[in-house]
Amino acid sequence: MFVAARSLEARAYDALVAAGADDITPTQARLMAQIDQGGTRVVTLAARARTTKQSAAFLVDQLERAGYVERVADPRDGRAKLVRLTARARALGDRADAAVAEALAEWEAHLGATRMRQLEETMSMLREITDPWA
Amino acid sequence: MFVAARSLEARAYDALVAAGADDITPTQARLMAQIDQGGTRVVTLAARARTTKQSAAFLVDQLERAGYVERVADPRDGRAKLVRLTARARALGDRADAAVAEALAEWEAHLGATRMRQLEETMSMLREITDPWA
DNA sequence: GTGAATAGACAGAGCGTCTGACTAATATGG
DNA sequence: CCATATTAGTCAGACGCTCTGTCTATTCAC
Repeated sequence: MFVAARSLEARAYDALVAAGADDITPTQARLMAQIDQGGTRVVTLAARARTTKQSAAFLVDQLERAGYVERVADPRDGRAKLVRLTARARALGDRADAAVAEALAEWEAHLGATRMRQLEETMSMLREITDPWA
Repeated sequence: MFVAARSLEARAYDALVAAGADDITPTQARLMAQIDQGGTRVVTLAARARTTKQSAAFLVDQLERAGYVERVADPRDGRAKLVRLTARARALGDRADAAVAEALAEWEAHLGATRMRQLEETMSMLREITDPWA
């Protein structure tokens, strides 16, 4: 399970590097994947990544400097800023999603459609008892 | 899948901390899990953990200082040393295994015996195409 | 036996994470 | 309405982990 999960993550990351984002680290990519359409606060990113706001802010600093995210003031809270993906980063996200879809297609070819569907169901069930913030 | 794998790892690590090994980091524990009965060379540990020998040696240094492993000369190769678990570390390994078994029992209670068996089979199949060093 | 490969150690650097303390803005209770 | 508590974010310092590069000692192969 570790092997398979890690393999999937590697496929996504390799797609980013292949797309020219060789100045991005796996940790930064993982954080970017947590940013939703419209922007997300640093503290929310930290919670989703199960880390401290300091760590998240540090990574956001780097991503901002590299041009993958931007900080804009939150109109509904004067203290907060929203971290938003730039157009360049959104294009990268599409690349990563495509790489994951490709890998999953290979899984299905190896496992068969029935077993693949069971796998998705089972993982969904497991999430009910293993997701620490569900 | 990430969530479930991470949950399993956390259960094992929490068991170590609960057993009093609060001076051990997750990274160190992960490396220790790669040491077989009779001892393993640093370069082998590095290969299994997919890292450099320098990183592995660094972690072994710390584990040795904390009394979890010891280095003994390899009788079959004068250049090499074998990293071996101490009795204390082996006892910890048993605790971790028990914690994982307990978690898997919970999974089976949630999924049912049939689906749990299928999960094990599927993960075994996935390893065939995702394990980078099989 | 000479050269290539291997096991390990040392030095230096960078990344990522943490704790703790701080400012500014918002929410709450009297 | 104001005092207090809470929350968003930043700054400073430290540690943990990993990497590249270089070195010595030993073994293997021809």
